[in-house]
Amino acid sequence: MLSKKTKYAFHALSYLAENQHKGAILIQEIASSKKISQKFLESILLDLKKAGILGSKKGKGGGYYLLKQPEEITLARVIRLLNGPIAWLPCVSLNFYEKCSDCVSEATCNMHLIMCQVRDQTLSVVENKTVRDLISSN
Amino acid sequence: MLSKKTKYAFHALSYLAENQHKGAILIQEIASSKKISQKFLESILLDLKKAGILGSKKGKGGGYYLLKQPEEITLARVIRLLNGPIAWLPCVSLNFYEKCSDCVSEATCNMHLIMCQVRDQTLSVVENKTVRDLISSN
DNA sequence: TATTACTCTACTAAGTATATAGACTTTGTG
DNA sequence: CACAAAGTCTATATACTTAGTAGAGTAATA
Repeated sequence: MLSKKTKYAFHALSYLAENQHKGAILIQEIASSKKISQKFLESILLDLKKAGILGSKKGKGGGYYLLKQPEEITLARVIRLLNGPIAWLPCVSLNFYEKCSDCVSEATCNMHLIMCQVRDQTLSVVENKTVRDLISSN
Repeated sequence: MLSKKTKYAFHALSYLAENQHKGAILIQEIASSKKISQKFLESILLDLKKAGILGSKKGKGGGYYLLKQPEEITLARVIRLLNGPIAWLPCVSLNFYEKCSDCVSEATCNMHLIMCQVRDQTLSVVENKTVRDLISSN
C-alpha cells in the first residue's frame, strides 16, 4: 500500500503541474486546496526539492514550483523517494538492493525469479507514467 | 515489501510440499530446518490452517500437512492472507476494497486507473504462480 | 527593517511487525 | 487410566514506522 506521504506528494505535484503558469505556489495554498496538514506537507515538498524535482523561493512572493516538466517526473521516481522500494524483496530491488540472508544463490532461487517478474511488471507501468498522466486537463 | 511472516509462510509451504509423502510434519522440524522462530511460525501455520490451506493433527505423531496440492496454492492467496492487500490503494483492491476518501469519481480518477494497471500486472504473475513453482525438485 | 514564507530539529501518539512466555487442549500409547 | 507429545490460545514486550505537531531559525523581498 502507498503511504499517505506518497499520495500527498502526487496530489501536490498535480496541483503544481496544473498551476505551473502561476509561478511559485504557497505550501499553504496546496495544503488547503488538497486538504493536507500543512506541516506534514512541508516535509514532503522538502523531500521533493532535495531530489531536484521541485524548486523553492523564500520570502514574500515565495513558494514551490516544478523544476522539471510534468512529463519528466515518473511515478516510479516519486514512489521510490517517498514510499521506498518498489520491489517486494530487497534482493530484487534495483534501487535499494540488499543481499538476502537466507537464500544461497539468487540465480537458482525460485522466489527470486518470481519476484523479479513482479518487479518488472510493476515498473512497466510506473516507469512509463508521469505526473502529466495524473492531471485531468489534457 | 513482503513481511517476514509472508516469507516464512512460503518457506514453510515449500518444506511441507517437498515432504508431502512424510505425512504430518512437526512445527519444530520446519522451524529448525528453515531457521524460523518456532513460536512465530506457530501463528503463521495457524493462519494457513484457518484459511483451509493446511490441516493439523494434535498429540503424538501430530503435525501439519497440506490440504491442497502445491499447484493449487497460488502465491496471491498466501500474500493476501499474511501480507494484506496486493493493490497499492484500497480503492483498487479486489479483496480489501475501501472507498477512497478524497477522490470524487473512481471512473474519472487518473490515479485510480493507473493503480488498477499496477494491480493487474502484479496479479498476472502471482495469480499464476503456485507453491509448486517455489520448490526446486521438478 | 519588518514581514513573509521556506527550513530544520525535536517531539509525540498511534499503529504494525516481530517476536516470546506460558497455560490449555487434544490425542496416541503403554 | 495416566502420561507425554504436540498443536491452540491469550497475553505481553519491544522495536520500528507512520502521521502529525510545535517552534525556533533563515533567507528574501518590499
